[in-house]
Amino acid sequence: MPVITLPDGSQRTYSQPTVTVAQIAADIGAGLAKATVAGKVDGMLVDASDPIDHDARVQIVTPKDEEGLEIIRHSFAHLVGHAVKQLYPTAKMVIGPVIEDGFYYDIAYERSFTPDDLAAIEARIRELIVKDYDVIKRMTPRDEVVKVFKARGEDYKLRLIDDMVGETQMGLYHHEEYVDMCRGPHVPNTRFLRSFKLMKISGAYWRGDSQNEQLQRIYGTAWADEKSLKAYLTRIEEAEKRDHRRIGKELDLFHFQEEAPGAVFWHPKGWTVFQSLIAYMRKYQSAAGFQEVSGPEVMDIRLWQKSGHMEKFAENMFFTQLPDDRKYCLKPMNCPGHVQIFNQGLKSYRDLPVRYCEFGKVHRYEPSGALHGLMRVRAFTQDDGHVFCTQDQLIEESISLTKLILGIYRDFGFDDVRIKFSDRPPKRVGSDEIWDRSEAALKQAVTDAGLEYTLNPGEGAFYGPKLEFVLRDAIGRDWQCGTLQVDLNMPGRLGATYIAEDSQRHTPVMLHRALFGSLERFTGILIEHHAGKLPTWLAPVQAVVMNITDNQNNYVRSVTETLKNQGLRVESDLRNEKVGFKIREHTLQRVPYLLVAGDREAGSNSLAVRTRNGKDLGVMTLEALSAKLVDEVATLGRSVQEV
RNA sequence: GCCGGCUUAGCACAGUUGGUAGUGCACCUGAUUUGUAAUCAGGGGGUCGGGGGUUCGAAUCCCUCAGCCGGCACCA
Repeated sequence: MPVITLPDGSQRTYSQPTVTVAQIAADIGAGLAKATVAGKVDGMLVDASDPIDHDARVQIVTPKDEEGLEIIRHSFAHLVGHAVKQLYPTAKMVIGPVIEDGFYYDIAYERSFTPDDLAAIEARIRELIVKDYDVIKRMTPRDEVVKVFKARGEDYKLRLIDDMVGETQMGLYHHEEYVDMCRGPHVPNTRFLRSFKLMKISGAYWRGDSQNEQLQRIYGTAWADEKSLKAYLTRIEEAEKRDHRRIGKELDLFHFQEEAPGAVFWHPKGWTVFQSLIAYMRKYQSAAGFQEVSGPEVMDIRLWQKSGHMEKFAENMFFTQLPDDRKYCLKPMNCPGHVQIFNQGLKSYRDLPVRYCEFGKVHRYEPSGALHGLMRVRAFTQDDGHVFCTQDQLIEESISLTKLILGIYRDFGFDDVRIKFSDRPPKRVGSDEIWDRSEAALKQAVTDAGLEYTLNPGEGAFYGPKLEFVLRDAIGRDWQCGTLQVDLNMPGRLGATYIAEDSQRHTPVMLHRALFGSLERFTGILIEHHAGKLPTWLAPVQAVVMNITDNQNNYVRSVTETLKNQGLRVESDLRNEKVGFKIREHTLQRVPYLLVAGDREAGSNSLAVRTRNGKDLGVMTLEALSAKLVDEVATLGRSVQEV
């Protein structure tokens, strides 16, 4: 005789031994009963049809709840199964989980699915869901489940069952003739399944391991209603418009071509942005006590053997082939070079910490399928730095570097930064004792700095553990940028020493750090974050001065000259075009300020000012405008509202 | 690297059972001297990603290589 407590505190007592969520909902009201997707019993999600045999707190889950939506998505995965097995009976279903915004189903089939197949599957699903059939759940004993899937040739389901040691029964969900195994819960009826779209097909490895066979994955998105689905599809379209590859082309920032896969050709405008970032960083890290250096791009393989790169990183490296028998490597990292610089001359403990930094261009042979615009390339520039210090200085240096990194992100408007702690990877150099020490030190530093982090097991660099700084952009995507690594291996391998108080040689500790990470990637992130409307201090062209007629040509030229002399990036547009045409073009080019000079302005040493967002700032004197722009650039735009 | 798709003028794209390539924008020339998101008219431009094959004939079909796109795997 269960007593059911509802979220509002009210209680219902049932006289029968068990009751279901569906019955409880029906008792409350017909409307709620109709909307019931599942339930939560003492905080645990259950099917609407699951019997409750004890006193419990019960909550009804509807499509309006986050959990309800997830259940809808999960059930849609089963619908993929239902449709696929009808259309392609020999297909073997693997797993069909919920993911962000939707679901997927991995399937093994004798041939590849085509876009036509995808359309056919979607059409079949639409036919199935409007039947409003009941989804029937049956808890089934293990040996019977095995029998069911054996009979249906579902080899992968059988393999999954093999992994479920100790389970004596499984939930089987019957969708008419189709049967799927799942922990659930699922919708009680397909009437909840309406708003969806199959998005794409792709390959995916069995158990996520590239050593295993490849399955076919069907991705779909699903929502509680049509409006949410539409909103999602619109959101995707908007994100595509922000794509840095597209904007890079539109704004003439950079390009790629076949002869240099994964390497950027920076155009003048893109390089201006890139250089602005470097200029910013030079100032910032010089204030933090870093000295800029520059190491060779190509060095003898012997150095890379000593450093451990040949052993642990060779598959990511470029090599030279030359007539003189010597083999060289293009540097994939800057650290060995910095150690060579440190090694010149004798260092005293009084010299430490030594902080070197470099805008070092590194080459890494990335798998072809990984390349992606500026975000993943084979040649990139790191704002790299290495600190050589004593054991005693390690924690303090790490803390100040952490603060440095977070401060920089704030300047760029990235406030949502997560930290991941990556510990020893399987492929590494150095003893476990050294790894124990370096991991403990890095952990202490991040804790002392008062920061939260999540653990990222086994993802450290081959020479030491690392912190990874992940920032979230305007449309909610995460990007790994900065990193801080403690290295007790490399200095010793490459013979770095200093003379300590005891007048003996000691091996320094080395910290690796990058703030933007890859300048190429960071530029890409900025482009997408701002949808091409880079803040004025970064914009390749900060203002365009345009005439109305030839009459103002000289005035326009002199205004441009004046602003340029203030260090601003300004162009004249004297083309024989209507002003509306020019406004349109430069707006599309995301130029922050559009300055129009007609006879009225020319006569009063002023300009009509308009922003790229279509905001009319009215007529300003040249002097006032110049001061405004100079201030905006100097303060990195923090004093200004959106331009 | 793996699975699938794509590659036609500077850019965005058409090109329907194989019959020797089109549109818009951009570009060039001329006219127009223009007040806040596209002035008008004329003109030039493509060995249809590379290579090979089938065919009387290939942008269209087949093979192969490369690059790109979406995932997977890998990662700054």
